[in-house]
Amino acid sequence: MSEIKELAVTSAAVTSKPVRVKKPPRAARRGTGDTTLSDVAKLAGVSAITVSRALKTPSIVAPETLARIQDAVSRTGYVPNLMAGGLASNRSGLVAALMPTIAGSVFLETVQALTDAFDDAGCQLILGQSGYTGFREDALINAIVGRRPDGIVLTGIMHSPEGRKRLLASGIPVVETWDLTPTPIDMLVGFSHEKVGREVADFLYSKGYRRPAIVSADDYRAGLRRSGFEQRMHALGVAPMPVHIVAAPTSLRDGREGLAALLAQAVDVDVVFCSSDVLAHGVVTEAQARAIDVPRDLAVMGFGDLAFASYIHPALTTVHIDGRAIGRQAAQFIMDRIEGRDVGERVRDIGFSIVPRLSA
Amino acid sequence: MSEIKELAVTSAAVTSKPVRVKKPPRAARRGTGDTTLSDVAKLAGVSAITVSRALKTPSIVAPETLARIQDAVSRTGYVPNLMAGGLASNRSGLVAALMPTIAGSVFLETVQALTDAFDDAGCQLILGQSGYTGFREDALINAIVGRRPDGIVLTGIMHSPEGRKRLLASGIPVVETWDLTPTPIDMLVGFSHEKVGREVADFLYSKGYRRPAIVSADDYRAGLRRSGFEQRMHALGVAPMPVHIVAAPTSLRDGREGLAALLAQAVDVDVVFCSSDVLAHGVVTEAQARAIDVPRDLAVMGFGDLAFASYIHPALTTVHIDGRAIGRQAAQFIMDRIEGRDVGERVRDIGFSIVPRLSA
DNA sequence: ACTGGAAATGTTAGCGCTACCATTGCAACT
DNA sequence: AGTTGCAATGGTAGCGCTAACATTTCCAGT
Repeated sequence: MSEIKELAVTSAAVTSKPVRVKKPPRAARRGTGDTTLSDVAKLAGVSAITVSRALKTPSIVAPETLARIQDAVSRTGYVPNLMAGGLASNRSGLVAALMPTIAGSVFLETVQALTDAFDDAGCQLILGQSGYTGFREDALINAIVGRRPDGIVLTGIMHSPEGRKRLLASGIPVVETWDLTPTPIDMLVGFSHEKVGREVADFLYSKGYRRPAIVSADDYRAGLRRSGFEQRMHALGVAPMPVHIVAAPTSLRDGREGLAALLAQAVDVDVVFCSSDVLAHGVVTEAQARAIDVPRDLAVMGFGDLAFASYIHPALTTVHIDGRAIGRQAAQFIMDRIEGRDVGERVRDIGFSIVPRLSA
Repeated sequence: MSEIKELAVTSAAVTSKPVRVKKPPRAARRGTGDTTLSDVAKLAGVSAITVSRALKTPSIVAPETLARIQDAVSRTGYVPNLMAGGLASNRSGLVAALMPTIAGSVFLETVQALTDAFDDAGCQLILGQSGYTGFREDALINAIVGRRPDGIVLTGIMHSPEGRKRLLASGIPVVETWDLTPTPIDMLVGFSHEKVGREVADFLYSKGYRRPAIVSADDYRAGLRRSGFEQRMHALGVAPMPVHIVAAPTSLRDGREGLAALLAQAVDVDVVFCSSDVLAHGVVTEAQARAIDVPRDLAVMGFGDLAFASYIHPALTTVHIDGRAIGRQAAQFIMDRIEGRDVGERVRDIGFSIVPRLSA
């Protein structure tokens, strides 16, 4: 197509560039057309590496040189190509966050904290949603590992043995969050869901509730909370309780339908433990619509302590999880690893607290 | 970290590495230690480019060769380095989504739709949050452009002239969403916020409401809706209305406080138009806590039609925006551009619809 | 004057991949 | 036989950057 190599010769002649003739000069592969580091270098009259240093570690460049380079940068509108930089330095500046879903989730605060922390460190977050079924997970992991991120944060993800192996093999720092497993892949920030279940049982029992029911999502961690709750209640001598399971992610609607279903069974219930605040909100709403007084006729307990929990009517009694702290700690773990610092204890139990408000 | 991983590679390398001695052999720069394309190529007995083709365009590789390569890939656990690929092909496979904040936002559905659409196309989403003040925006844009994404989706972002210029100069396809501006940077999917305001005014007026009030976030688009609403109400002969402004992003709490503030002014109000469903939910909640019947004593109108809107009590009358459709169209725009297809009309008005339910 | 060394800058050689062309072999045509 | 066309594969040269050394300059210390 471009056999017009005369043009090249002409332009070369004009500029008197010593043309190295070794072979038929094949059409040069044209780049993006963007300004590059060496364009800036030429303009500033320095070498490429000096520009690189001026941008990464300005302190080691002479002030006068620095000024010339900065001028050249702003005149050309140069924006460094981070892919090239990442390839050369083996540091992508990318951190991946994988979660089941972003929509209406308790993980949002964690993601927010991650973004903030990494932004300050000049890293970008890349987002992956695996869905609750986890069947896209392996493909996702491959796509993520392919980017060679400097760290991976798994939030609320059940991983297949295959995925686990791949992550391990990649050598990338991994932080699992929102759970406490005995065998973390690498690092972990979370809390015990079973313990949450047990403590909620104790709390509600101590408040005099004896006829609990459960409305819960079908996800793994919710199941852990539920079984902790059931076991403790059983140990306390409470009869087996009705359970209504809904598909994750949960919605207000699920909560309403959950209570409706429970009531349709005509069971005698004095408190409902929900696997999320959203679900609890739904239960409260349905109760309200049926003129069932909360908490007098029916108490409701949530999980998550999302922003709205204390502002619905009546204010929701729930379990507080510090999602931002999880995010911050996860970011800290990864930053420490990147900088080669010792991370200390690789498993952090971030704990939780029961927040008594008005609904139970 | 795990330098012992190279055992496998080493055994292969032992065979016969012809050391090219030309100059004082400076210490070779060691790579990541990961398996590379040429490791796989060597194992499969083909050239690197053939492996590349086997992975990208398997149809042009002989079935038998393909099988050998796939075997080598799975034996080595090879995961292509997408940074290197991106650099070489000038296609990063990354798409950036910038938004004010991810937390509890109406944009979540849009982001979800984007992720889904791009996942199918083998692109990852990289997330940037500019905050509502927009003062980190320029730094963010630089960080994003530096990744050379194949596309940028701006959702609900007010951009500075400087940012606009940078985006334009980058040559990257840009889709602005959730608004309709007369001068888009490139492509646009949105709707008219002023028109929303006007139509809501007509709707409420036609239902007989004559004493409206507003609880609104201080963000730009909410302001547009509000002024459309006020102007139309004014044109209909309604007296100037009380307005309560809260900081974005809005919360249930803001809604409650908003109504409280309005009532504290002892003004006579028959309907409150809120700039978000969350705010509206707060207003409804506060009304409930004060035993003000909605809609009999006070009607409430939201915006967004989030998932919970039809399930709160009473069901919220609101303005429906198809966030997923916005995301899908934005993705389509970008994919079309990437593939070099004609995108047709670069501005799409996705419209909106008023959803009458029980609260107004 | 000479050495040592810190500060500033430069040179070279990749990072791991793909674009671009070239080459080979073989069936299908003139 | 000569040519064409196509399918399959390979060689080379970058993409834009930085790591690892190398070099130069200049000034303090002896």
